[in-house]
Amino acid sequence: MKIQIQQLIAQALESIASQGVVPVDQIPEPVIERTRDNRHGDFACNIAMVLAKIARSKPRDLAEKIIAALPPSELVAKVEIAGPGFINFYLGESAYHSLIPQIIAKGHDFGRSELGKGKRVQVEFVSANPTGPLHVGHGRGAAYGAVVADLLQAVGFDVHREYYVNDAGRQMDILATSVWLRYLELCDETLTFPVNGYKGDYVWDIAATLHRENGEAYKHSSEEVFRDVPADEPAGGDKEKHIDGLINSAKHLLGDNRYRFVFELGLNTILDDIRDDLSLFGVNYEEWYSERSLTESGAVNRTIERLRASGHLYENEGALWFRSTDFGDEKDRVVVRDNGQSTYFASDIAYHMDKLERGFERVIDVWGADHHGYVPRVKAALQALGDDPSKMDVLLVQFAILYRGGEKVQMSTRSGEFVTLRELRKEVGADAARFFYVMRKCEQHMDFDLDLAKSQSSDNPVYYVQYAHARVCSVLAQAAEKGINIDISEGAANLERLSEAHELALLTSLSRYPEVVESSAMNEEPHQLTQYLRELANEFHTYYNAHQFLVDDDALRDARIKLILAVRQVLRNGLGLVGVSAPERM
RNA sequence: GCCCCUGUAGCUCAGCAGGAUAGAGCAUCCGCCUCCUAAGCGGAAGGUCGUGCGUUCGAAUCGCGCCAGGGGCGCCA
Repeated sequence: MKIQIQQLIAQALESIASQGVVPVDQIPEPVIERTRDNRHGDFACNIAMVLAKIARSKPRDLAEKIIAALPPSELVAKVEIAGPGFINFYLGESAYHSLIPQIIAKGHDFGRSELGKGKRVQVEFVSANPTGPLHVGHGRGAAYGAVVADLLQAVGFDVHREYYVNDAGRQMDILATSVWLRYLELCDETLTFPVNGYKGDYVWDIAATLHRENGEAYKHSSEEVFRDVPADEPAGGDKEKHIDGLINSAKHLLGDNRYRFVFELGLNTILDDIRDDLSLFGVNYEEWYSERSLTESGAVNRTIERLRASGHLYENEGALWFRSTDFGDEKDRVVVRDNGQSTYFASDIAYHMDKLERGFERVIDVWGADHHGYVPRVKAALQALGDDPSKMDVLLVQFAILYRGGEKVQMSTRSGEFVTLRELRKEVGADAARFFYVMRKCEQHMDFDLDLAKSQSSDNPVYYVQYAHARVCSVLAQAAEKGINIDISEGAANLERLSEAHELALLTSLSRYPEVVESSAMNEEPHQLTQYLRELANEFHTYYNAHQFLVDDDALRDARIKLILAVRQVLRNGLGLVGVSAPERM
């Protein structure tokens, strides 16, 4: 609808430009807005005010000329000049009535568009290290990334969802070593667990599997394991050196094959758990991209060579540095450590280079806000490699703080005391969790009220919207019981009977849906959609309370049923995009 | 110290490529089920948009300073 109005204005502008009222080359794209107040009509355009200076005439005079030049349209019932020079459009009721058969005919596709023209977009999100189960912090990134991806797909982008699996590096070695130490404890070895090891119960579980299936095949005495290992922090040593020593012990005592086995067991167990967890959360990927594969395929080395060849690397104190300050970073960064190991950053550059090499026109990374410092250096690297860093967008998601009974839920990753995503799903359900996570702008610090998410009342926005859907279904079931035939093939027949203020308000909201989807997608702001769904549900509930649908007047009843069918369709489509179910009964 | 995010009603938040009287939900108060699910609806009350300048016809929205809260600044991942 908005587009049609925009076209009318554009034509009018062309026409007055050809009359020489304004210079042809200075006509901006006309901006059409929904009016905030329906006394100002349905749409408003401020073009006359914008152009007044250029045309050297008063906004209201200019507006008059534009209106005179407007081509006739069936949509528009009335056009007025208001205030300082707004051009207000009033649509005819028939414009809204004709929307209903459109929505019903398009069904699931109503609101979808081809705006993205099939452009390939990659969305990488969550990508948590597989060193433990996902926690509620990852949940927000998961929900947000998933909805952004779905929205982009809905407006016609070719979307590729990806999880970057950090299956290499020191953290994974720490996990493998933690598992092994727990295993040794299960073999009745006595030892002091390292401060820096992973202490969660899931580590015990993996160790138990190792023990159950392999007996004592991986056993070594703790004395042997801890021999020559530098002291841990509580013993006056350095916790980093201590854990590195233990990793070396593990590699040395177990040998390549057995160490690899423990390592893989840990990795696979956790990764399977993460996959399962996300899938139950309605989050699915086209690809799980292995970091290790970047090293194994030589991509990391290739990247480093390319950087070296283009003169962006230098050596200092035994390490290899990338001169990221040349591209606006605040300091240079190490890509290869003095021990010869490439850094996580080196893999990251290789990964992002690979993304662009795979031909994505746009690459979106959803990161936790704590990673914001990495943005300049990754972009710097892409630039150094001759790629276009503007193809990469990083969406930073702020943390969520859980509240239960009005109290902050304390969490600490270090001690292993965090609320997992799985626990959250169990407590409030996947629907509520998904909806709550995307209800707020991603850069907004979020207070997640567990009690509210659980409450089965209209206070809970998820139930509120779902209930509207269920209510429509209930009315339709009621109609079926009474043997009322709903013939949706009749197009706009009887729809002229919809003239109540509540009905027109609902129709206006329905007409906004495609605009909301487009705006949510293009701005990566799912909260616009949840906000809209709440408004639509509210208008439906109001209508429901004010009018009876299953009335004796056949034509009126038919029109009303068609209207609520359209409402149901839009609620269903919108909830679908958020990843929330649309129950038929509650 | 530097960088990022945030500051709008008692609480949680919308609104921010400048535009017409700043919105919603919760909480508070007053009403509405012999009628399609009251998991619902209506009404009232509630705000110098953190603060000071500036840009302009017009600023919650843009710029700069200041104040307050959160996060980040490793040869960690």
